[in-house]
Amino acid sequence: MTRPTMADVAARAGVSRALVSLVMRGSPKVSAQRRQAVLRAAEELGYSPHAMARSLASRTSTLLGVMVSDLHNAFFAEVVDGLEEVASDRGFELIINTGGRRAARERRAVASLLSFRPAGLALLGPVVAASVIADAAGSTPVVLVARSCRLSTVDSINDDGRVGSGLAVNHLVRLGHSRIVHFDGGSGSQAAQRRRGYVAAMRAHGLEPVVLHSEYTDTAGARTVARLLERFDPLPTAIVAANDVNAIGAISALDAVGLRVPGDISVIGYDNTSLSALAHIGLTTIDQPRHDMGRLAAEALLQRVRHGRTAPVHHLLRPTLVERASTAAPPGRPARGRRQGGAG
Amino acid sequence: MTRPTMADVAARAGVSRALVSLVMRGSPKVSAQRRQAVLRAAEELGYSPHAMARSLASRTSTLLGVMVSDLHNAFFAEVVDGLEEVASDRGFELIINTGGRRAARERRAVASLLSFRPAGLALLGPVVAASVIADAAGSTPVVLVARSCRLSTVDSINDDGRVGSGLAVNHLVRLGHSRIVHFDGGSGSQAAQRRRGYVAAMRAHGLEPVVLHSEYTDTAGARTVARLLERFDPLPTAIVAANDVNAIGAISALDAVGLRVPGDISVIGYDNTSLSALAHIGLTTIDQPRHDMGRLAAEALLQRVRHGRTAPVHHLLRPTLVERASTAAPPGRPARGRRQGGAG
DNA sequence: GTGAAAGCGCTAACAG
DNA sequence: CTGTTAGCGCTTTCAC
Repeated sequence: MTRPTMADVAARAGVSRALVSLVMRGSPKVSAQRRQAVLRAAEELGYSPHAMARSLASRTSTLLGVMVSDLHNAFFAEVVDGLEEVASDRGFELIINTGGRRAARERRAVASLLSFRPAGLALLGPVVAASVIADAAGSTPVVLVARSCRLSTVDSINDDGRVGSGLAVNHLVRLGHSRIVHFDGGSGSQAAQRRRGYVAAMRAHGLEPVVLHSEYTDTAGARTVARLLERFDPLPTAIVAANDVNAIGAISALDAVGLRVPGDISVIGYDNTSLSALAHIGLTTIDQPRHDMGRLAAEALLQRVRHGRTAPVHHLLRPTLVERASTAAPPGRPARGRRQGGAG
Repeated sequence: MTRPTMADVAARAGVSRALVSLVMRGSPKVSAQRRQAVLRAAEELGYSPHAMARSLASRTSTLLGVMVSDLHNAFFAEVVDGLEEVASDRGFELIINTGGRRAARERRAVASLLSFRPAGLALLGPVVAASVIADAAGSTPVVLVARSCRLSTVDSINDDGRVGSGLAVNHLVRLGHSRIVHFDGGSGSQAAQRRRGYVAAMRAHGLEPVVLHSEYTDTAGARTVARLLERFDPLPTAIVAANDVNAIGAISALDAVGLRVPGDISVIGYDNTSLSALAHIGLTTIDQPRHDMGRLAAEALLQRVRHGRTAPVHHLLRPTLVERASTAAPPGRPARGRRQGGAG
């Protein structure tokens, strides 16, 4: 159960401990012969350097702390995936925590990560006060994902919700729509930006924005459709939904009253969850580059660690439109050649 | 950027370093007065113990290594969530890796985790050879999740796919079905067990099992329905699908030819993904206790670490049936009181 | 190139 | 209860 140490390897190879250390770190100043001997001894003993001892002695760390507000959430899981990819690529490991979107727990989680003196710290969707973030940034590089906070000492990676909604509107306008409504995400995260993006894009096209209050759930999407049916005549020809599940709820409610998507009304989601890719659903939606966000977060950290960057970077990523089968030209108007609609 | 050490705290509080150490570890043999003084000094300096140094000196670890075959997968993300919950509850942190289902990468990932000398190691859905697992188990407690491997030195947590399919069949039989077919998951993970469970349960009821080859995708579900329509007359009254997405594909294909679910045919999924809970879909399905699997994995590790357990434990968890709207009595036969069907 | 010595920040006996 | 003395396993000068 107790693993061999450097001394064991040195003894076995008949060299000093320092030599073993040099070999383990791949130093060029070791004769090929001795290097072989050391490597063989290590191999035979099943030796591998003790990362913590190394870290303590060298005053460096290969640990990146990650505080995830909610791992359960597919969004963050993918961000972590991206983080992990570049981290492991560069020889770093992730030490992960969750904060459950509660400030007190997040504070403890951050403190716990900091106790390992990580090389950097990524905070994914944190809700803690900016002061806590600033504090942490005092002892290690910090990058924020899905949380903006323009402290001069921390980096941040966000996607641009305004751009995303704008893409949705532009796509619909290009298809020939003009009566386009937005089901918003209420007070949910990013909802305000998506709403603003929608309004701005509509105005830019000289169209009248209509925002219906909704939420990030399928039942809310369905309820909002009910309100739509009650109050609007003529009905709009397109809906920019709060997110994918909201869109699914809307589509099923439309379906229930005999309105076809996209034949009678086009619907566009947001998030490009795995849900939207199901052939049965074929939801046109806006994709956030989650994986890239994770990669960029890791890179931001590593730049500070390895290249000593000190000026903050704030990435605002462009979401992209993923066109599937839930959008088409409005009824009575021929499609302008981009696609035919019709579920897969 | 360089954080205060124990010596700084000791100096500031006017005591010895040893005393600070005792206070930090919550030893009872310190006068309340001095404890206060130390705590205050620590607070003022923003001191918190260096976890790695502590670990090195005490020859103990508060790190649990986790090798995830694929974080992208919602199944594992939830298992990690469960692990994290009990780990952080007991003062442990998770250090996470992914292996991408490739043996070579997984081997490196495991080695990297081991270099931190974690208190335990959880392998989620690993594909590495048993020898690698046995090796790892030689230096730290190991628990396997979603991978059985009856080494006498490692624990394992799996769900019982046979039981799950059995639950599905029993549920349908109870509703009055007798022509029940299974769309299987081909060579996918767990598919064989689910198939066996289906066959065994059918036989137990004196019914003829019919397995149609399929896959864990929605398009495969739809294709398999097409085959069903071609070859079976009369049609079966119920389908035990390979998993949730397969079920969704099947339902949409049935829908396309005018067959109602559950009016004409009942469909039951497997996995209870967030998908199935959408009101629009309302899929009756089998739930695997993913979160509990994570909790149990962490607990298995901690039992070995803290209570010195040495005999292996192998948990085989019972999945449960989640009844929603995609199953009902077969056509022409009154429901036997359990539920009415009809989408939410 | 190579070995000896001095820590990294902390814990763990052990005497006072 | 408190301070002293050794390390944990490794890296890092710094002479040889």
